[in-house]
Amino acid sequence: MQSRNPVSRTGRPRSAAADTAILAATRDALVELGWSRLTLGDVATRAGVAKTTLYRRWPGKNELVVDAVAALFDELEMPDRGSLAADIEGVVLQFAAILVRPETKSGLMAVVAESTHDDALRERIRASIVDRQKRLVLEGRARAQRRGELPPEPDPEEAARAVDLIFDMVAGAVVHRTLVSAEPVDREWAGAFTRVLVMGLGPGRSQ
Amino acid sequence: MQSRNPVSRTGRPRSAAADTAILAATRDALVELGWSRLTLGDVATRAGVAKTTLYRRWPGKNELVVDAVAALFDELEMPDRGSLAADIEGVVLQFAAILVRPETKSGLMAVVAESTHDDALRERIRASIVDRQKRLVLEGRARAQRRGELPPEPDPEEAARAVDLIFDMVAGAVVHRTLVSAEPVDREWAGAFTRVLVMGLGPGRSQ
DNA sequence: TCGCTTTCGCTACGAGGCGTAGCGTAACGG
DNA sequence: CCGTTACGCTACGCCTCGTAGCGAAAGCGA
Repeated sequence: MQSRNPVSRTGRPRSAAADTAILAATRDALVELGWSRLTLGDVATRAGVAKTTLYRRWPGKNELVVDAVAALFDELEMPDRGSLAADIEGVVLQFAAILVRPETKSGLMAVVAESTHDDALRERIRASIVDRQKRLVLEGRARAQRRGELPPEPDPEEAARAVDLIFDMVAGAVVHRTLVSAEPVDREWAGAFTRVLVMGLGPGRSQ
Repeated sequence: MQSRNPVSRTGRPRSAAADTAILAATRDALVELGWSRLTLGDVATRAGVAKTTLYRRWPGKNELVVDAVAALFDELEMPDRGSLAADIEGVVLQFAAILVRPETKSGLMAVVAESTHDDALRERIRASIVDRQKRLVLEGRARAQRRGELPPEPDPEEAARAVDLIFDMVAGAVVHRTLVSAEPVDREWAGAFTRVLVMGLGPGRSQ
C-alpha cells in the first residue's frame, strides 16, 4: 500500500493480515457508526491492533477510509453482453450494487467532501477508485465502436472529452439516485436510464 | 427557522440578525476549514455570538450546515429561454455556479454522507435543497410539453418517474463533474451534456 | 412604570477523541 | 547471534463537544 522506503529488506516485515483486518474493521465501523462517529481508536480495537500501528500506516481517517472503500471496487468488471445498451445497464447495476452498501454510502461521499480541501486526498481517490471505474467506460466505448454502434472518433482529445462526459453522467446519476434521492437502482430504473443515454449518444452528431 | 412553540408571543425575541450572522459565519468557516475541521465554537466566535446561543437554535453541526448551504440555493430560478435545450443548459450552468463555490462543495457532500445514517437529516436536506431543484425540472418539462418538444404523459406515476430520472441525471452529472472529476462545468461541457440528454429524451418512445 | 418571560453572553466543567512519545518485546534477514 | 524494523502497550497534552448555571438584556402586557 504505502511504504516509506521503496523496499525495506531488513527488519520485521509489516503484517499483511493487519492491513486487511484494519480495512475490514474500518468498513464495519462505517456501517455501524457512519463517518463522523467513526474513531481510529475504535477501528484499532475492532481490528485487534494497537492504535499506534494504525497511525504508522495511514496518515489519518481520510486516507484510511479511502483505502477501505477502494477495496470494495475490486469486484468491478465488465463482461461483454453483446450490445452497448446491455453493457451500460450491466455496469450501472454493478456500480449500484457496490454503492448501495452502507459502508460505501457513508464512506465515499465523506472522503469526496474532504477532498475539496485536500488535493493529495483527491488524487488518492482518483487513483484508487475513480480511474478503475473510468476504465469500464473506455472498454465499453471501444466495444461499441467495434460493433459499429458508435462512430469512431479520430481526435483523441475529443474522444477523451466524450469519455469524461459519459463517465460523469453514468456515475453521477447512479450516485445521486442512490445517495441523494435514496431510491433503489433496480432493473427498471437502469433500463430507463440506459435508454436515454444510448439514444442520446447514438444517431446525433459528434460523440 | 425552528421554534419550539408555534409562536411564543412573550419574552425576549430571538435575534434574526444572529441567525444570518451564524449562517454566514458557517459558510466562511466551510471555505477556510472545510467540513471536518469546522467547529461550532469557531463558528460562534466568527458570528460574534456565544456558543450556547448556537446550540439553542441548531441540534448540531449537520443541521447547521444544511441550513447554511440551503441559503445558497435561493438564487435558483429558471427563466424561459425558448427551447428545452436552452432551458436545460441554463439550469445546468446555474446549478454549477452554486456548486462550484467552496462552501457548497465541502458542505453539501458532507451532509449527504451523514444523511445515510440520519433519516431526519436526509429529510431536512430533501425539503430545503433537493425539492427546490426538482421544481425546476418539473417546470422545464411542463414548458417543453407545452411547446410540443416532449410528448404529454397521461400517467402521473410514469411522469413522476421520468422527472425523477431527469433530475438524477442532471444533478448527478453536474455534481460528479464538479466534485469528483474536479473539472469545470463550462459552456462547452454544458452544451455537450445537454445535447446527449435532449436527444435521449426526445424522439424515442417514452423516456 | 413595573413585573413576567425568554433570550443572551459568559464561565466552567466532564467526557472523549486526537496524534505522539517512549518503552520493552517480537519477528525477520544476514 | 545481531542489527533492524514492526508491534503492543501506556501515558500524555491538546482540543472539541455539549451542557449547566448564572446574571443581565430585551421584549410584552398590565
